[in-house]
Amino acid sequence: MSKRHVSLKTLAQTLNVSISTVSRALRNHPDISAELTQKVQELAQELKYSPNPLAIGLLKDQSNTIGVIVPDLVTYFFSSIISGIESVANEHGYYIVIRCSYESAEKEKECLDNLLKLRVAGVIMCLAQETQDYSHFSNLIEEQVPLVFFDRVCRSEEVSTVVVNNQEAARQITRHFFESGYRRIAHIAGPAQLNITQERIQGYQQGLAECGLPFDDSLLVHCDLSIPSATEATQQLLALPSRPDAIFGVNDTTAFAAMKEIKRQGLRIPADIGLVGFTDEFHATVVEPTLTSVMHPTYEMGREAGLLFLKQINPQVEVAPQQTVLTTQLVVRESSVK
Amino acid sequence: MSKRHVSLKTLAQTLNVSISTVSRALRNHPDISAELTQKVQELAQELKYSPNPLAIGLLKDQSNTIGVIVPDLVTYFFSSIISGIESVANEHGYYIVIRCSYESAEKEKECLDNLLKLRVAGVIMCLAQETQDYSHFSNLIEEQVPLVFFDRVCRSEEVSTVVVNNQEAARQITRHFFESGYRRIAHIAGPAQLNITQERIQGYQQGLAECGLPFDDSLLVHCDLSIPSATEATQQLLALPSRPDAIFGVNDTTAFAAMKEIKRQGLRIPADIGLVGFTDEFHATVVEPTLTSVMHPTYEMGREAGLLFLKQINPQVEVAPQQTVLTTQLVVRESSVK
DNA sequence: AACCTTTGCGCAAAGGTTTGCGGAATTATC
DNA sequence: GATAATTCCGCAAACCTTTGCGCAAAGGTT
Repeated sequence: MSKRHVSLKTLAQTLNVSISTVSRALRNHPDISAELTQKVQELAQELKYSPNPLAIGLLKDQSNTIGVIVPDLVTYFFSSIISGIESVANEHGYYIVIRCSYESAEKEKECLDNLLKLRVAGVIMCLAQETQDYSHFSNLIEEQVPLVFFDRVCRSEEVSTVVVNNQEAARQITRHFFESGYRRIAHIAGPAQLNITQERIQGYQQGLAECGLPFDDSLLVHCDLSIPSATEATQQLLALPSRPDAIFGVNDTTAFAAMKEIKRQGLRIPADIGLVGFTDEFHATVVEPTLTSVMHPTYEMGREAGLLFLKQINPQVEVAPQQTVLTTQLVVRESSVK
Repeated sequence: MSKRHVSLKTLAQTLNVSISTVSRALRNHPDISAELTQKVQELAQELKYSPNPLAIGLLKDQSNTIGVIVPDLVTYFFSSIISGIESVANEHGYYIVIRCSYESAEKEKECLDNLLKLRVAGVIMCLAQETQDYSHFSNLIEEQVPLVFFDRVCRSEEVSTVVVNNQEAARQITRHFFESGYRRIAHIAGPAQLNITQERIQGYQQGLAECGLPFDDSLLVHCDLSIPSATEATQQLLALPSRPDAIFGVNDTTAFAAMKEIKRQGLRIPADIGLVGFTDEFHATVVEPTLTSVMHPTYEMGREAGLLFLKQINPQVEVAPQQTVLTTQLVVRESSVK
């Protein structure tokens, strides 16, 4: 096995001074003579000394790691958000420890417990879609452990959050469909309890109302964000006696699954069915027809979550939880213009 | 701020026994009476005691975290590998700390240094495409720090690695093109120094030879795996006096970019140009035409990397570096069959 | 020359955990 | 009833770092 790292003790013994002197010299403490300070720093560099974060963490009872919990590690949406978090963390000397809840409430709780046992400085997370009980966050909130939710949020009076303007985006999509001549506009929504689902449904309904279209609840179906589920939802819509002529998917993955199913049934996009997604990943420009989608600033969402987190980490003043709303932008492509 | 966690000291003071007794009781040490052991364990449970990993790490000079360095956090390829690593790590009580090298050799070195400063137990990584000098791994190798490379590897006599059968896969692709009637088969390869590039080129050339086709080096172009670069490579191929009738992309992203450019130039797939990718992400089934691709077992690659790592972490016997080769499978879809 | 200030460094405690060793109290042995 | 063996627990060191305090030597002031 490898021998231990070089420590202050190593430096101190080599130079025949005390550990505390070495510690001070490295931090340029005025108590230490310039001469000795230089000698210490040179030796430290030569021996590649680096302070042991475990010891520092132990002393201060906090580490320089941020726990990150996502429902899914694989999709572009989350990986690009993680990328944003990582970049901010990196810039500020933090490290991110990632765990995946696999959309399970139970696993989410387990991840949270584990990360806290690891003594992370706090947690940045997106709720699992299963999660309906939010009581496991009470401890964190009471003990003021830094906590940030992104995209799927809860208890936002007590916790800082980053979301996008879901309602407005959904409203724009609906109006865009209307303006393109679509009249029976369906929505494949996410799990009902999620804020993103609710807000997008509201925007959808608002858009319908503004366009003078009735809300037909057979045109509103839910899915669990998985591909099979999205496919099934699409089948359900296409099997309606009075078929929709446009579908708004809760995200791009859902829209891609819908696209696949629509084509499989021999229907044409956008002629027979208009289609719009949400996220605007690269593949939206590759599929045929290219997919109209709402540009979700995922990377920025990650960065913003990281920044909100850092605000809580060293509160100069008592900071109140802060709600950031990022704006999206509708990117119109072929799939929604007849 | 939050007060400190409950420690052995807390338990000891509450029960009026010594810290060492509490420590032993929790680990069921025979020196401690059954009665006291039970009392201690009950209190620990009640107070939700969990041992401080920082203290243990300090004592043993190792942590239960694994450093993971990837060139890119966002693409499916890496995020699904990370998912595999995370699942193995999780199963064995480890946590993964992720850093991104952004394909830069300098950043890669920086990530490595930072992770080592963090006192990770070891590192699982994929080389940045820029990296040509492999000397920064010498320290790790000498000091027997657990190290695993996946996909893009180096120094594989000294370091455990996980790769796929790149050469064979490329050979199969080439033969598949030939059997589908394509004769001028081009290859958009990755950066020349990468093992995956070299191996796939070898397989490509082997396949050509087996089919009795000449190797035309104007049909072999390189890209840096970015979308603009892949687009440019495609343009270069399509502009050749004697245009290729088939393109084998080094990965799916490259193939998608090529598909977009081929369509933009008004050429048809697979009639005018056959196309095959490498990775087989979900979107291969969504694009039109659906993309023939090599199924790369990314999640398994992550899991295998994790397992190789764990083998090194507590070497019962002196373990030699181990090379794992995973097998791929060609998935034929519309893009390569006339 | 006596006193005060400054300079430059070390001691020791704290944080949480593990573990070899020692020691008191109980039980077993003759 | 004395000695030996066992049972059960505490002391203290070690891992590494930071920091308040103390202290000696040097310099400065009257």
